[in-house]
Amino acid sequence: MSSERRKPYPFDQIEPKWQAIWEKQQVFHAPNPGEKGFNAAKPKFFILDMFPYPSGAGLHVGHPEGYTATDIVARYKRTRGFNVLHPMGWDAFGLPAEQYAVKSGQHPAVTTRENVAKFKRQLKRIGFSYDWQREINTTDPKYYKWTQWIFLQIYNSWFNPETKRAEPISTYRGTDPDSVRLAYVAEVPVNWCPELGTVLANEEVVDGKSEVGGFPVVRRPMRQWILRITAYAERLIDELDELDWPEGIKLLQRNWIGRSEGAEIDFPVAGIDDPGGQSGYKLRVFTTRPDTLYGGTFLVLAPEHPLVDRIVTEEQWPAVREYRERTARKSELERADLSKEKTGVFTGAYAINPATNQKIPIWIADYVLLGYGTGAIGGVPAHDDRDLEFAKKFGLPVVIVVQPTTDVPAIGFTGEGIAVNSPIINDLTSAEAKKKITAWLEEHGLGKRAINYKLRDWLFSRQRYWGEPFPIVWEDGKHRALDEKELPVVPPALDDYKPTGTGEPPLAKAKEWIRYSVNALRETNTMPQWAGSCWYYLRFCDPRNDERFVGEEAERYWMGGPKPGGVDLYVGGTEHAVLHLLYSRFWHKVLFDLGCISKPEPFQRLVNQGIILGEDNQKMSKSRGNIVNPDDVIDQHGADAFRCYEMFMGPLEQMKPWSMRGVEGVARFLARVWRLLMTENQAGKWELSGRIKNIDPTKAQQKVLHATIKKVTDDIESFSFNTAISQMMIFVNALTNIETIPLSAMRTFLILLNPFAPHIVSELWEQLNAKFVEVRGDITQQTWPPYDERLLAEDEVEVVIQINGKLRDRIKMPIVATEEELKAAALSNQKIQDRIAGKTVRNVIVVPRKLVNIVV
RNA sequence: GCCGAUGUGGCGAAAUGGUAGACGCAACGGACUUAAAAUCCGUUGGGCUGUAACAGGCCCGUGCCGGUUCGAGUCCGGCCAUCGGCACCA
Repeated sequence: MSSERRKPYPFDQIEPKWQAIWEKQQVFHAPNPGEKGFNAAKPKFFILDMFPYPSGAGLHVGHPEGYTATDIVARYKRTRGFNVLHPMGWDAFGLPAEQYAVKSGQHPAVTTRENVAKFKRQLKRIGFSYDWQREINTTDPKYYKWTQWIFLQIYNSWFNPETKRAEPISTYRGTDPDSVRLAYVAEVPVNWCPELGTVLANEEVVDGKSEVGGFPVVRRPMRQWILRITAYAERLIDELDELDWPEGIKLLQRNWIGRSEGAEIDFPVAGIDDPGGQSGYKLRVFTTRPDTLYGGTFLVLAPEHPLVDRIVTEEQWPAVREYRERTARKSELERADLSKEKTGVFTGAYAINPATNQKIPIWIADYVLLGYGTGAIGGVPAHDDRDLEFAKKFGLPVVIVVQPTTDVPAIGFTGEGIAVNSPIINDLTSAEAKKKITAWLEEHGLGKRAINYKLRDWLFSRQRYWGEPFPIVWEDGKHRALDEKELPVVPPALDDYKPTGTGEPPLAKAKEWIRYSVNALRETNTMPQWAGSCWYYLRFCDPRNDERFVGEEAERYWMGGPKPGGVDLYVGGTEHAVLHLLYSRFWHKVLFDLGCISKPEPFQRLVNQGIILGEDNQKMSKSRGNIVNPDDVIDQHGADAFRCYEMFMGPLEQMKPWSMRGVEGVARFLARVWRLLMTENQAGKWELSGRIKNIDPTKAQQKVLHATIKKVTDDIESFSFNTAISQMMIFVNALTNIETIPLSAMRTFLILLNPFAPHIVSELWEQLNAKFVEVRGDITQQTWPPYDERLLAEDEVEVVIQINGKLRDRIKMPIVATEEELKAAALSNQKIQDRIAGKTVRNVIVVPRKLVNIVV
């Protein structure tokens, strides 16, 4: 025996052995319709993991948590007779590889290749049943050719508000198609990070600093590509309803999109030189509370509002200009700082409240945002916290128009109540008042019902090297799409990946590459990392197709089914709850509208895994030094123990700490399974135990076996993998130390365990096959066992006797005992008699097979 | 501030409104062993009581307070704590 600690079972030999067999025989390859080996009689099941960004650090134990869960489901579904699509790939564009290139001069493609190889080796070691023939990489020109192609579809479409669908731009009848394209260019204030030399999306900025690196971020206007996701706001909210996602995630998306119903109301601006007359200008405000219109005592415009220039008086101009400049210098963060006092400046102009016909002052203030609603609000200080604060600070009048129905002060009351001081709607509830006043406004041409969304259009360009180039060229200051025949647009090789520092992307350094023709220059921005992950699940259906982004038949098959979403199961972390899932849904809907794909939604069922903490209960991080590497765990305990522990820790969705001791416990369980079937001979070699015999299981063994089949089946269906493993432990404990082990029970058990611990099961199954010839192929060819309810039932059950709900005794009763019999048995029980002596039995509750509760 | 999730032994956790703590870890005791490791068997929420000892008995206990119910970890109302998201969105 070597000095190294002896392995409880030879996982270090059997795991590589079976992984090699699976690979050689391509056991987990799922053929497409029309391909060799495709079985059209089977239903499909598409199980998707969120594919990783292959970082240099390799996997940590958080990655394989969801991957293990999906692998269990994939292996289970195959035994249930499904064609299972279970692919893996790499989301490999992104900033870390580029920053590494800046430091080392090594091309990002090289680093990416190395990192992918590392990730892949690590994943393979865990024994996941991916169809590696479908592996994809977002940085592969054969892949991003189609990312660029999809961008072209988006660019060449517009959202028709009549049909509420994307349509080819050729169907647009207006004069300026560029103004309605789903991909458009605009000069917008962006988050410019001087340190990274790039613009960042809002979501990449945390507390005024870059998410990557933590560098300061400032606002600066730049020309950017933007995708018109807001056109889909309504559908992105409404079509969540039919998806099987956690309600919390749906809510997160709904809140992010932020739908508000209300009204737009026009306030005529009074004449500037003649305040009694009309200037001809109208100010449109958006409000969710049109019922408070009578309480509107002032208007506030966003400082950047275009009408400010027209209406401001000579006298107020210097103050207004000064305020606007001050606002412009503020970062998004400073502007949004809630703790600061309200600021603002009077424009000198007045508007007419269309309900009261009173003249009210027009102010500008930075708490009103240009990007939301109309960029102007009606100040109703009595019933809006912000307006009240503003009115108090600047001494503006406060008029109560909603009476609370409970005993709270009316000033500052923002809830629903009864309308007062509002002639048209007095005494109505807020809901009724909203309807009536909106109808009245519409009737008089003063306003209309309106819906607004918080969602902003998607800033889609990045000043980076390591991303998809846009298939766009510029000529005479105008953009133009390349023909799809010119795809892929491959980025040029560069010696120097450094940001230019001017905001111009690194691609601008490739002087030859950017010169597309004599008159045309290439777009030098690249797409954000989200682009590749927006549609990768579609490519998995048909990853080698050179004619189309996904073959029509393959798409219809794998994305098919009766529900709106095509992927049957999608597992990943909550960190993508909003952005990735929203962006994907948006692209998917565009492609659906254009008739490119068959389903309106990408992901039918979504499950989030919880994060795994270090042994110290802290988030895993390099600085804390508490990162657990799967390789180390597998070296010590094997891949099967690793997989089982990942699932045994607790509910999948929950956050939970890692424990090496816990891994040992699960490893012991697998070793017990091993020794149930195997014994070590004199020479120290493992061989099949003589205890395994082809005999009928006892009644007790039948019972625990069928209880295990039932529990494991139900638990896999409900994603309760931890309790499935518990039940299998109970089964093994029940069979430990018995003299003969029935072969049939063992075979059934191995099929149950296989999705969780496929290597050890494959080996044991092979050992059984070698001795007992009656069977039927490899473990991967078996079908899932059914269970028999009748075998679960006992003749006798323990029945609890309670007095006033408190446990007092337990008795054995035949399972068939009637309520009357149970009642009689309980009341005649000696302990119970002693306790209820001298008391009146007022009621007896009997739950057959469970309990009797005597109320005295 | 608003929205959401979570709160159960020393620890990870189980419990269709019906025996709280399954299963696992740790700890302790025992068997095997020259010994240790491994393995196997057993004990293990807290308090009180009880016996020579074993047994037995009683009370308390699922973040806190209240409610519904014959019966609440589970349902309802109100708090507290932790985590996550949003945050002047009119």
